[in-house]
Amino acid sequence: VPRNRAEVARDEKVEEIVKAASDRLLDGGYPALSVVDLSRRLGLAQNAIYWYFPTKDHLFVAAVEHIFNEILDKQPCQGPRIDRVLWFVERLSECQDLRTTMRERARSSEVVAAFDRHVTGCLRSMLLRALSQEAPTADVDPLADAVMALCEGALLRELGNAERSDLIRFGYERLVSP
Amino acid sequence: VPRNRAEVARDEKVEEIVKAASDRLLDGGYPALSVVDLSRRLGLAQNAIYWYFPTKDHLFVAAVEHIFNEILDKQPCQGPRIDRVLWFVERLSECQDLRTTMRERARSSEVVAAFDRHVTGCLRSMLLRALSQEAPTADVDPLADAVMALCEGALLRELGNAERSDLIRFGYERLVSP
DNA sequence: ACCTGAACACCGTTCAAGT
DNA sequence: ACCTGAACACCGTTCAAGT
Repeated sequence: VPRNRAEVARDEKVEEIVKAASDRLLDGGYPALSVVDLSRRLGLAQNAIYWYFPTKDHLFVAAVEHIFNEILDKQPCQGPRIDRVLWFVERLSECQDLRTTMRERARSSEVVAAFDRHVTGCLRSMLLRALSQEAPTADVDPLADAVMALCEGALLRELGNAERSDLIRFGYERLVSP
Repeated sequence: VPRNRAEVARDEKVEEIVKAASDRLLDGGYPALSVVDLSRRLGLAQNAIYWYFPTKDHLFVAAVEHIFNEILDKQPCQGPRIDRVLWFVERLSECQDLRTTMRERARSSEVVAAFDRHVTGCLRSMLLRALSQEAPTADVDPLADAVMALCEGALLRELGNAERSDLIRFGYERLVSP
């Protein structure tokens, strides 16, 4: 006898699934996000989720979107430009683990690939805001791309906070000097 | 009746497995590297590989090592320093797909994490050679880290060859400037 | 529209058993 | 030392069936 939840709004049920999925994702990464396991946790049959999400990667994207919403909407703080860049790197580092997973999944899943491009775009324009705020620089686009590459590359290394800041300060100062 | 291959040298059998594994890896990435599938292709029982490799990730590391051997041993070409940097980026881009997989696997597997650190070290010293060749620069270490971050970050973006070269030229020239 | 039961074709890994 | 057969505990996904 199927549970009758037809009276519950679809949005609420979707959100319940997405919330649980993002919890699992934050807890143990992609391996912890199992469609079968998640269904059991929600008290559903192991295939119930497929009514709402066509593939696991669609669910994955929804969960990551849910997690990233607060991060990507943040407005850059005030202060000198180097501080705003370091603030941006902090936002980047919050995304780092999940973006590593996204990059790998994007190779086999077009949904993830598209969402990865979208996230990258959001982060890029976040950096653009941080760079051009208060002191608009001419031709800021190539600069933004270079700083973005520097920051993303720095986050790939397993560095301490101090080492990472030093690396970014070093690179940033030279990148902006005309 | 088990196939009797006790007379064959262990090294040869290991290499046969590693060769087949790296072929699968190059063909379809990590998803194509299945222990079970690989064993069948080699005409072995599905668990035979576990005699040589304790886990799938150990096999993965051996296969990637096999693939990277030629790439990491290459000596930088002659020419102006910017060309040697772009040459280095080409070597990096040859590793790129597998390094994406390695980064994801490194999160759950210490063997992969250790090998990832090793590869990063090799690449870093490859860049160091390219940077300091013919014209040794004082204090080249922080410069190398910044250029490395720039290059690795640039490779994360899905850019055309021309765009990527432009980005790296732009960043490199400013990083080395003063 | 929503959900279940049952199945399919896979995995990585373990272990006792054989030569 | 080397390999197999058989099993374990998982996966993601599909499909017919029920309400």
